[in-house]
Amino acid sequence: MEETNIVENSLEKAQNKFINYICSVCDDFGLNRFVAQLYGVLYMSDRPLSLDELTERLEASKGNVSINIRELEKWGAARKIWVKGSRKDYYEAELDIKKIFLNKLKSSVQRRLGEVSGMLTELDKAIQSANGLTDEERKMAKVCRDRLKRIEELRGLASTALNLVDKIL
Amino acid sequence: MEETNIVENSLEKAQNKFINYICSVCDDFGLNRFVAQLYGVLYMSDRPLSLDELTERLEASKGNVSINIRELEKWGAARKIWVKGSRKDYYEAELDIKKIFLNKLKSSVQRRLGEVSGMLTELDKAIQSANGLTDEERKMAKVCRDRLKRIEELRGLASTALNLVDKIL
DNA sequence: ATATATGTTTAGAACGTATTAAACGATGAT
DNA sequence: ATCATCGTTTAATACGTTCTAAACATATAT
Repeated sequence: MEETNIVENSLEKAQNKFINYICSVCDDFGLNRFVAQLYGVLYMSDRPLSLDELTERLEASKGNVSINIRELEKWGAARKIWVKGSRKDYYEAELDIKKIFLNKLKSSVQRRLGEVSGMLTELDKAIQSANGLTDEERKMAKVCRDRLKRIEELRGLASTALNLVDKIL
Repeated sequence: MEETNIVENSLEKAQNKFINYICSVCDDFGLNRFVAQLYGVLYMSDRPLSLDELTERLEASKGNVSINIRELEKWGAARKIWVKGSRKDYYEAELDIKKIFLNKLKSSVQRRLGEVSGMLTELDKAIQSANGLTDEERKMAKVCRDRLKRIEELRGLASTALNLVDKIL
């Protein structure tokens, strides 16, 4: 009895340490702390867990778990599992962390880089529709355009780099 | 007069749009919004800007600029420039965005992955020093260990991937 | 030495996000 | 049909972060 309690505690302690770890990783990338905790618990579990179990394990409210587990699903970091004979929802972690990470990176990068070309054409329009520019203003406009162009050029680079990494891993 | 004002406005509008853009990119990665704005202004400027100029352009307090410009320096996203005949500090943006991004990614990933091995040995110690485990507990311990091991294995992958991307870009 | 120009630090206010408790809705069991 | 079980939504609150204004420190010019 005594013995097993000690072990259970140190296991849970190890898990908690890991959950903290995931939290700091997520903090590095500005992701929600509670989402990280959820993932930590799921990642360390040997079986899918229900919303109730997660609520209890993390001592959080049902609502909080409900909202944030969906966030995890959005990233493909957890999935809903049907368990025979229970009408609860169960969740399990995606264990392939690099897959999650790359997906997130890909979608963010692609989306954001896609937005640049719109800004470029808008800027061009603004420049062309204006006449009587001083030299100073003309120079400013040119600089703005060049800087945006720089970013647009990243798009190709980014997608090849990401695809390459994808293949290697 | 009229004309130039219109142009100045649309240029500034284009710049502002870009600044917003940088903000959302930074939000994606959980970085401070004001830091992003600073970078946006510097990136779009054709010359280094002083703390005063930044304060004025962004209508923010001196203190805020002071603190957050150092944050930019930390990431290697801006550098202090000495301007002949002025005792102000001037700052200019690092224009190579992929460089900034990769640096940040590298240091975060390396640091965090380095932390895992410590957790592993700690867990091993906890398991070994405990006796009289039930089968259930033994299984749990094993799962924890395997999951941590998985992450440790990412370290090699990550560094090769990052180095590769480095070379390609 | 004094005044001026500049950057930094700090304590508190303003703000936004995360979290909860409770109401709600939906589904299946009795 | 009624009740019990789950998950979701919502309105209010707690919490942490960011931002400011003012005091401070430092260096330079007069």
